[in-house]
Amino acid sequence: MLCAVNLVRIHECLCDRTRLRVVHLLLHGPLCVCHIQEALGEPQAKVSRHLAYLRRSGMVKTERCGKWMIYRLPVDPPPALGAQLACLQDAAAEEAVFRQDGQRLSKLRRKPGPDNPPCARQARPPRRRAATRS
Amino acid sequence: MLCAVNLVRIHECLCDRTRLRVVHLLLHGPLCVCHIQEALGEPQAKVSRHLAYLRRSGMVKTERCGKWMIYRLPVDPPPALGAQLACLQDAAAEEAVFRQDGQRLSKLRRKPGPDNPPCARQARPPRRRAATRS
DNA sequence: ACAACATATACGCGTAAACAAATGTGTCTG
DNA sequence: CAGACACATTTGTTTACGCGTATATGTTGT
Repeated sequence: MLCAVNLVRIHECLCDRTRLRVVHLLLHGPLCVCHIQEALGEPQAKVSRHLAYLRRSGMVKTERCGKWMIYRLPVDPPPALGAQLACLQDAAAEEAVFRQDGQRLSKLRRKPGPDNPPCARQARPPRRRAATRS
Repeated sequence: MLCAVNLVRIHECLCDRTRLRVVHLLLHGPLCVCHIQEALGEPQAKVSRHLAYLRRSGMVKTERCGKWMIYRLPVDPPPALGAQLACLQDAAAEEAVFRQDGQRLSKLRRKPGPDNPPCARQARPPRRRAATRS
């Protein structure tokens, strides 16, 4: 359950609409749960459950940051996963849902509240592109 | 159920080990059920069920050819699907199962019995590569 | 210690998927 | 038409998934 991400595992992660949207959001960089939740407009428990699924599958990594939990894609994903993420990046441009999610996320990032999760900003470079195919 | 193959649908097709192996075999070109069956070493009913699943999802097309039923990948797949097939092509080189399946298939093709399914040979070019990413 | 926030998990339910075994359907050959 | 072959579908059962609701855990500030 916790080791190498094989092909089947990867597709299991991406075969649910909510998880697909989550992973797509994470392509924009590390995020706390509340941002994911708001960008998707989905109830908290649902998002958390799918995040747990992704974590168990090795698709995402977590790191606590104060009272927030930051989720990120693995920094140096194995080739099979990298290729899938690249595919998702491309495909997201086509389907409207993903564009909307991205826009809602951008708004969240721009709005600096008094008690905002700063974690998403301090972290790793936003990871744009994964391995281009040989 | 029968229209556009969206992302979720594609991943649903590929999130099962058997289906993944089937699709990978079809990357080598159109195949009759018995060849798929033998290359995978899986029982007939199981293979047939998964083929039906793939057909319902629009992932494969069928064509009857005498007493054989030929399964093939769509000739001009939408970009999202094409990208996935390319990913699979690449990833298959890594995991041993796929290599073995391919080898067993090659043997089947070379062995010309007295009553062999000729369909796999007459058909479309074996489709090697799908759309390279922009 | 307590309240408020952020997140995770347990419970119960309905539904879909996967499997094995058996049976059905279509096609060719004699 | 009968039998053999290739394949599909039905049946029954088990297991996994996804959901909403409710509750638990962990963290921060007072």
